[in-house]
Amino acid sequence: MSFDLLHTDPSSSARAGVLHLPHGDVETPIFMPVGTAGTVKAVHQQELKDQVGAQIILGNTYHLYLRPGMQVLTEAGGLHKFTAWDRPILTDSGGYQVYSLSKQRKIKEEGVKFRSHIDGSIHVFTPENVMDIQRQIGADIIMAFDECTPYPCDEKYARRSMHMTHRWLDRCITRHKETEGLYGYEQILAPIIQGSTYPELRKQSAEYIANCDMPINAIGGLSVGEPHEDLYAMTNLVCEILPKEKPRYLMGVGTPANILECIALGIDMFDCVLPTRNARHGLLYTSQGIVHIRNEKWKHCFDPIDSESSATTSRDHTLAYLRHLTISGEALGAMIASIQNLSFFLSLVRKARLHIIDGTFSSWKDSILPVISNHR
RNA sequence: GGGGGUACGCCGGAGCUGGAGAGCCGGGCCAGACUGUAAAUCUGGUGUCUCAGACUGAAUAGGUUCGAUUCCUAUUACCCCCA
Repeated sequence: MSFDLLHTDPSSSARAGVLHLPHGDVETPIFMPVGTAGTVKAVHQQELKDQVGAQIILGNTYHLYLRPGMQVLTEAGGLHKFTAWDRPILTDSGGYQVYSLSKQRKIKEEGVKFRSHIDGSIHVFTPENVMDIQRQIGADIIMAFDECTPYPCDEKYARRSMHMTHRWLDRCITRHKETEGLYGYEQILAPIIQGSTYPELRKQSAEYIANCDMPINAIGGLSVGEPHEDLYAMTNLVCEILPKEKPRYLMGVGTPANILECIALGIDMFDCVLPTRNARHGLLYTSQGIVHIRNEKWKHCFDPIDSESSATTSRDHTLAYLRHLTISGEALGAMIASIQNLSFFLSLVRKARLHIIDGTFSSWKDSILPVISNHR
């Protein structure tokens, strides 16, 4: 595994690079579709490659551990083989579920006890067994076990939680070093910065994570409801501390505008459920702006979903048809909409990369932001 | 042709067998939310108006009554049974 930083934008901190992973190269900046339970919801692997142009996708430790479970995944030979996805995968550690399933869990220094949302059974996740589980899943990039703190979060809690996440990180690193990939390739471990929206904590955490000298550094605990100014301020602050020669991964972000702004601040990797979830709920991101596809105004609109899309389904099908499918609750509606949104996100970062390389990133960003952020 | 039954919101169902409905449950429709996915989910609206309020409203027209969606009469529509 290695990272080549190819270009740096002269008018911002944006960068373009290539991340070399066991299952292939990833051109950065990149957006990674989220495939929590071994599927990017409503999008087939073939479409992810051919229509969307996905280079790397996510999986989730907590969800895959509960279902189908480690026995099935190891019998299958890991998540790549199980899902027949031969490009890179990154698995989240379950740290986000510490936040999103907070009603079902109890945090202790040792780890987190979860009550399964599926059958109510009890499961304990520790930094050590989360590493072991991620070894069994076999992703190219595995995440340290952390606590994603909520927003708002008082300073005292945020500080204690951050320090615990740091101690958990040390345990993750130890376990990661003691073990090795089960399927014949290396897996890299990414540590996660926390510290909520407190600059001092973010600074401390960024320094701690930078000192660990891991090949990828991640920023967590953002995009949990804080104002955009806080997201940008924290991202900017930690990017100035993190080493330039290593990829920076901003977890859980975000909207197209968030992504472009954070690319400008020096972020290389993003993931977010927004394109897929919003697609299933009828919100489309297109080159011409945002579309609420259920809205009556599209009932008789026979324009293409997105004439500039890389996806044939978006160029061949009309808004009126997609509206009909969505309102009728047809599965194909979710599929076409998800492909549209993911294609848009992937195309957005691809264009950002080209503009970073030819030195026109900032002006390009400022010119398209109003178009893609407004309603069509 | 004869007998019986039922009619209220965009649709279906429930409830009221004289005592305050713009009003119960579903669905549809309209709009909004969603950021390392307990999410093909959730929230709100859905008679009219000059909209912090007011008005009209239980198939249609009458009647009884202090008071009618509820009881009576006629008409209309639909459903069932018999010819």
